[in-house]
Amino acid sequence: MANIQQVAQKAGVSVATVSRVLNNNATVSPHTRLKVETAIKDLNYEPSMLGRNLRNSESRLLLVLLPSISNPFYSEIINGIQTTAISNNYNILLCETDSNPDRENIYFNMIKNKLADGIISMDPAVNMQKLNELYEQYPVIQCSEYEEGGVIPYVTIDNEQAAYHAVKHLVKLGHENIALINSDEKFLYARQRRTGYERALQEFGFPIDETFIYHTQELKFSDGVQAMRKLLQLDRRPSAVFAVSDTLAIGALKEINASGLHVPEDIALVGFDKISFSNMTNPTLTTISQPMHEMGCTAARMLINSIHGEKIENIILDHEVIIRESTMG
Amino acid sequence: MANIQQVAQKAGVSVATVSRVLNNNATVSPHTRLKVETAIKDLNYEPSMLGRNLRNSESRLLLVLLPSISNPFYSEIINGIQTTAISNNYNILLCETDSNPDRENIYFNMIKNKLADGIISMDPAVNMQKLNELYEQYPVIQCSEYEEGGVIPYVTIDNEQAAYHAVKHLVKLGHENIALINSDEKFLYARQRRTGYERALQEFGFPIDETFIYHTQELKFSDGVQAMRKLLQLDRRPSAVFAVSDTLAIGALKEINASGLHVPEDIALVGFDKISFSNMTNPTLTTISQPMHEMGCTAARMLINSIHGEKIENIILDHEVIIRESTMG
DNA sequence: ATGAAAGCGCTAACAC
DNA sequence: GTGTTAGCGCTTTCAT
Repeated sequence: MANIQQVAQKAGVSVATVSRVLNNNATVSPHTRLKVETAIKDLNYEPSMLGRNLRNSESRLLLVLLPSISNPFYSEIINGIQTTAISNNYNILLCETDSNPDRENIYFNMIKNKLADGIISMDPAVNMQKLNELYEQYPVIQCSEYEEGGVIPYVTIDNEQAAYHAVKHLVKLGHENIALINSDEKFLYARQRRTGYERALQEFGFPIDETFIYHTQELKFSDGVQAMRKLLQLDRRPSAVFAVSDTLAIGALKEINASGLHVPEDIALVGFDKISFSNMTNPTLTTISQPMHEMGCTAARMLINSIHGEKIENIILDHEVIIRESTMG
Repeated sequence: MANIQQVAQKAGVSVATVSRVLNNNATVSPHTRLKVETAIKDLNYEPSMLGRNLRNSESRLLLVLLPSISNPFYSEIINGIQTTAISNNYNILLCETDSNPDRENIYFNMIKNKLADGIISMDPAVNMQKLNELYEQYPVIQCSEYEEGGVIPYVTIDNEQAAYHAVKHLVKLGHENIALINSDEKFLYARQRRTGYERALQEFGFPIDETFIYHTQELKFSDGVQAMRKLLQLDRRPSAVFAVSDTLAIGALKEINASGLHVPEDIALVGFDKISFSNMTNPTLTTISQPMHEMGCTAARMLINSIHGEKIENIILDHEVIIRESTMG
């Protein structure tokens, strides 16, 4: 692959002039510009990002930290990030951490190594101390997950309000015994969604029954199955279940079916996230939709602005209750 | 962030010595090494990959081209690629093309720009002419998808044999009217799986009925629903269906349920890929499993070897029939 | 409008 | 065992 030197030689100009042409610098005569452009075509020249980046000390690469790409929740967010990134001449580097601190370190180092210009973290299990440390020197945005009272700018939804709406929807349908399948409350969103659940119950004068609240370790299908199994063993069976993730809800659905009961006739079911598969189950799943694409776009925009040195404000996006078969009697 | 110069100054040595320490070059005295290491720690120094890469003209970044990350089929492959990449000190850049030629171009240019050292393509819709062109100058591997009679090395499974096994499994269960939900036969794997389907039927003396073969445009859930709807309208209804992807099979399952029929009692169902959701449906889905993780590892190993200038051979991996509820009477 | 030259951070060839 | 220095490909003053 040719370099700028060869192009300059072929065009009979200096490398500076070639660089000016490459960067659409105005101060090049049309005639010279043409000569250079011809040489570029002739040599099939592509500028080396490496040289350019070193000189400009930027890589135009954005890091996206996520626990696992196999979680469909992230797909749409990433799409949004990518759209915004590309239209601003950035590219994204997807970093699966598997919540493994070693991997996390590799990616944090890429920022320090100037191999990436900034980072969007979506990992709930991220090492916040290290992330905060990074934030002191480099652009960092949190997307969906964030630290309460922290300093790193974030974009998210109002998790408490979303859970409140989900439970209110069930109450309006006449349910009084509403169970909650929550994830580990070490996660902020889990605490917030629980608060929303409780607020809805209290508002309608229902007691909060601790036996109706089940905590899973992870958000996997099998966790949902297990949670539902426990709930079905209760003396007083819930007539409705709110699971804080669609994958958990789908596990619960499986277990309800396996026990010979039916959704929504015997038990109504609400999930969270509107993953694509939530529309493929039988019955289809009522769920809370987050504006995932918009969230991704917003996160990318915030990060790019931050790279450009602007001051960034937190952003809370709207959610929506998607009513489908699992709550339609 | 400090640079190598400052470290050298602080340690009272030359930049060359610092570089030697960084690269574990043997010819440094323990005493000097200690001084340098102390300086590195004191200054919180991290070497700039940009400088290093420019000098070595390598980026240690591998590009992975895929149509869409929301397709769960790719998740495990990517995991495999990443595992192998990281253990060889490479990182991967996930590139979603959405089968959009413009995006493809961006990533191809990254290779030419020395921003990445090689590329693994998993995109069935990739522009083969451009990929072949790239292959003339840069390391390229195809994973899962490949060009028949092409020159680019690939790792894949024997799609024909896999389809043959799927259909044979149905025949052994006593099915005679077996339908095929195939994707567009512009894709090589679709043609190969059809051949396998036909070979199995022929081997057992069943005729090939064109009305039993449905082609979908894409591999989406809705395509499966639509395909099954058509098949259910036939005068002679199939007693078993082989869909060339789990997502299609899940769509078919939904439609079968919607029509009041049951799987596997009325219609047996086999999918392809063993995506994680195939175990979450009701009933669970019999499917063909590809060794996705291994395929990813293999692809990465092939690419890295290719970058090191080795000659690469094509590799065919084994598949497996996973028998689950959708074919268990 | 264009060229010469410095320098981004690093490695490696060569000298001592 | 360690230092000096050229140079990877590019952008950007500073001259002219």
